[in-house]
Amino acid sequence: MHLVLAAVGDEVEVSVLDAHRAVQDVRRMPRAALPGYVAEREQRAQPRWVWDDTRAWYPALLAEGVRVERCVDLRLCHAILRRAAATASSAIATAEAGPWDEEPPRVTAHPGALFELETPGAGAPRDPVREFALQRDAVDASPDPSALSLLLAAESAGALVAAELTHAGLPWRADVHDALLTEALGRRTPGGRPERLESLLVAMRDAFDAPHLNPDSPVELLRDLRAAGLAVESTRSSELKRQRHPGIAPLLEYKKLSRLLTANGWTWLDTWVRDGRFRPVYVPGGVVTGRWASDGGGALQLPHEVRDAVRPDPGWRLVVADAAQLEPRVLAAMSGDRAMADAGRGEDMYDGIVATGAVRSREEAKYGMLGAMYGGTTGPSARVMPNLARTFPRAIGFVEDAARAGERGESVTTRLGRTSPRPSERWFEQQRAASGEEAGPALTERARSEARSWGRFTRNFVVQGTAAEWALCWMAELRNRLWRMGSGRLEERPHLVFFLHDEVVVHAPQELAEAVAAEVQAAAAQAGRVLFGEAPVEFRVTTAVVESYADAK
DNA sequence: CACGGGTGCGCG
DNA sequence: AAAGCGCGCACCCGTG
Repeated sequence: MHLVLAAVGDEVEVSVLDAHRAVQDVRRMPRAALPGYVAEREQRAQPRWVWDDTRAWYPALLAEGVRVERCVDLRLCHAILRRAAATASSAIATAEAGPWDEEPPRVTAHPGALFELETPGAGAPRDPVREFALQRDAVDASPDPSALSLLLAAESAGALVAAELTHAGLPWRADVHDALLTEALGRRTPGGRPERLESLLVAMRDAFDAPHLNPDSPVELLRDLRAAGLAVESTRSSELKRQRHPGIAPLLEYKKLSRLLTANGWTWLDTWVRDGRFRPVYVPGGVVTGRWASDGGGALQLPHEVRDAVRPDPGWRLVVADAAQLEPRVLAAMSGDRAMADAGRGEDMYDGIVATGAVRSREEAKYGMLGAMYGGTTGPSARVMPNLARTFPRAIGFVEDAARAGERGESVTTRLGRTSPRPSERWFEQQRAASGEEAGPALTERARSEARSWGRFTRNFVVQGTAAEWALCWMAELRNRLWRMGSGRLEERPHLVFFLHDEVVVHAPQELAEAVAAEVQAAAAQAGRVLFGEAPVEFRVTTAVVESYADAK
């Protein structure tokens, strides 16, 4: 059962579709009546709600305590189908760009605001019933409709999860955060640097004999470091670390603390934490590969340093779960590399790779695999590649093929069919120019370099994108399992509060925490089966029940 | 004074 | 200790 929602003036129009996607019934109601209607329909059965944009509909429902099981986010699905190789000849993909291709308005964080994205009069009208039909036509005509259907369902479930994460918020102890900042940075001084930063500044000015040295200005800092006799090309910490000078230690310490202050200091705390919750805005589909991005608050870059401020409510616990070596396992599964799947049989896949004899140490295995998936060409990681290729020919061959396709300017696709963008027109022109008769060596080399660069992107795309699909399936499965573990509103049951590519945090009543950990495991196994069938790859997940996020792993 | 590119660093 | 991929954000700094 599909129920399509459309905003019509102050009212909501609900189109009820039958099994053949024909409109069976249309009804209108005031917006205020929608939560009650949705709750009532959810109670009877779980229809699939079809709407233009989850961000425009779901926060208001959640604010009324209404949770939905399934939806179709037409905006996100449209973006996938428009680019997917499998639907390249569909009406969706071949049409001129239309209202469904418009850049979505930026969501500034006012979580809970009702219909915050409604901008009457902006853009051409969208007809969700028609768009949904076009999308289904595109999927039905594709070579593997079940894969694309799964992708669209997973993407849409992700949109629900993202809204629920913002709604629930990450439990955040401002007092713990404040204490941690004061401990690291010293007391705040009105209008000046915190005490500890100030004393580090004095120390490095003294050591470099540069009384006006300004570490906040890369240009000035570089000039003054050189004047002090240091042969540095930049002010990057990694480069400074290699220098031996008494001023380096305070400078590195200053940079570290300055980063903490500017990125996650008191200003961040005042801006992003309200009523004991950090409510970041997640952006499903925000990354080309299908990973999520975030908008405001830097949720996906939350430093380990401040995670101690993440504490469960009294009587509750955090269940922190991390998919171990997700990307190499995904590569093993999608390439059908039996030897690599076997290496992943144990707790730690890198140890398993060492056991094959292909590499000598866990570190070599780790960096070798990273190099294989990112396209590393130098250093120790590249040195172990021949051995990895011999031991895991299918896995390494798989990413090599993806790289070669990218170098030719072709698209590649993930397991479920998300397709990489093509290089720019400029890129193709450069390649054509370099293959011409009179192309000079400089031009040829630049074109080769650009080709290799795009090849590294497509090489990584297939793995990163498929890992993102696994994570979506994992969360989609998990959110339903968590819902069934309790009763009442979303935030009164075990619920997701954080997501970080291959890691989730669940906030759960203490007595349910261990059961939640088991559901997290079961959901991971289910995600593997959904994506790869009975492929012999185990997706290991580590779980920890903790009272501080900092205590996980 | 606003804006956009570059730098640097946090995360996976 | 490895150097490849994908991001967001704060800040500086040159330009208009």
